[in-house]
Amino acid sequence: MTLPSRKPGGIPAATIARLPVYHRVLSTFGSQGIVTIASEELAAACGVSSAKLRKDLSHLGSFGTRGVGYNVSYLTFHIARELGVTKPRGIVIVGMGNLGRALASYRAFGARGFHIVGIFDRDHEMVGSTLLCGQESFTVMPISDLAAVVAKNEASIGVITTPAESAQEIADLMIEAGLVSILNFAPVFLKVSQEVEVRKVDLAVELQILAFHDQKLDSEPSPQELSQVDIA
Amino acid sequence: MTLPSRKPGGIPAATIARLPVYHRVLSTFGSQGIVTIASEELAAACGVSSAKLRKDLSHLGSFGTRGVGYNVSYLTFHIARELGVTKPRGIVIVGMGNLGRALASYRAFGARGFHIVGIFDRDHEMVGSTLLCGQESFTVMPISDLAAVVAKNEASIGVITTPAESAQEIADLMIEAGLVSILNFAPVFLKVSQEVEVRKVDLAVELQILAFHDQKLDSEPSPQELSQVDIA
DNA sequence: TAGATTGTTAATCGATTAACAATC
DNA sequence: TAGATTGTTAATCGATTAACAATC
Repeated sequence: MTLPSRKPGGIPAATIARLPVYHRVLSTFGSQGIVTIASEELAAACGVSSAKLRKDLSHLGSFGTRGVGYNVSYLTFHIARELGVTKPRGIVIVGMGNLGRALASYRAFGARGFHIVGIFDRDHEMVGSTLLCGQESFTVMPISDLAAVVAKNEASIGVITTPAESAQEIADLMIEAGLVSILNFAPVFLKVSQEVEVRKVDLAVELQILAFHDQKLDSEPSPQELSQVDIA
Repeated sequence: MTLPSRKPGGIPAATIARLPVYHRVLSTFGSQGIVTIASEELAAACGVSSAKLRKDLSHLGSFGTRGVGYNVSYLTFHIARELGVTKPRGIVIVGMGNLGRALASYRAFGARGFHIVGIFDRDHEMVGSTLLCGQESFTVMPISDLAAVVAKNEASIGVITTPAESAQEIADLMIEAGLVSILNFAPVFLKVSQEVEVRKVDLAVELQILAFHDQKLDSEPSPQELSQVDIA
């Protein structure tokens, strides 16, 4: 009881959020034929400090070699393993407005081990129309088909691109259908049970945070010396 | 010198990131005719604790009334003022792939005090084509026009929706054109000078974080009791 | 006055950082 | 061995939380 035992799944949330970035950059290095990389160089490519990178990786295990660095493919594999991206995940998208259609057509979505298994809309006029998504094409389905499609394809993740008013209702239906991970683009806070993980992406919020930055600069004394010197 | 003087622009970054959410929710309440609101209720609608909300607001000043709550329009105004969203901001979008076209057409972008002043693409075949964006329509311009358009319209924010390979180059051009706020959807870390604020939105990263959550549940003991009980 | 709710305090928690011993 | 780089430690920093005095 007094032992300071290491918690089993105790990887900090901040670390988890950075692992996909490390994974992607490592993949790129790997495809360039780079075999070994030092934390300093990898960290620079990821936009973090080397101390932070090493600290993050230390939570997964000890995969580097002192004096040498990390084996790129070995580290890539272990991060992928930790993230669970070894197994492909099915996703459904609800809300076929501009954003929903773009995400359905977005190559980057499918490029990293995710595949769309269904697209949905509440609008009866939209249902039945076909969307070309790269090589595949999808037919917009009615929301009433959601549960069946999720079950049949063992979908993992629900993406909500509806207007704010419908988002909660759709989230409830997704959870009822068995989804426990939701990516929400609607500008509302979704009330869900504890087991469900919701990540919210609010594009207008991102712009407003940048507007705050703009404003601060407007009232600054010398807006003269802006040049490509330091690295943020 | 020994006085613990309050720093002038010392609002924590975590608070800034939440202010747009408070602002939006308050706007909604305002348009519903609600005059006064308590921190408990506002916090619930925003998905934060009331303690956090009050702490955040305390950094802006003292705009509530003890025993009563906050006046909705008064608070909305002061948050807008702090965020700098009172003045409309011009934005440019570079990269007219699926995502870029969607953002250009996305109503929510224009709805909160932002207006698009130009859309650009490197591809000569794309340049000159017209995009219907709600009521307005835009013609895709060549990158060589970027600086002129930014200057003429006093644009504030650059949005990068190019492939990863071109993103750094476009960022450099944006900064050269005078932009100091960039919203980057390309999956690369942009190297920029200190004065420039870059926010990165990586849709694949968001999905991968959710995949991590899925995986944890897969290996859980009882995937039985998932119901709409608690609030995350 | 009694009830309600803010604004602030102090404690806790988690994340970041710098430095360095371990070790290839 | 000498040089390089990891993994870990301990200090610092910032953010969250709970509690409550202030005050409407």
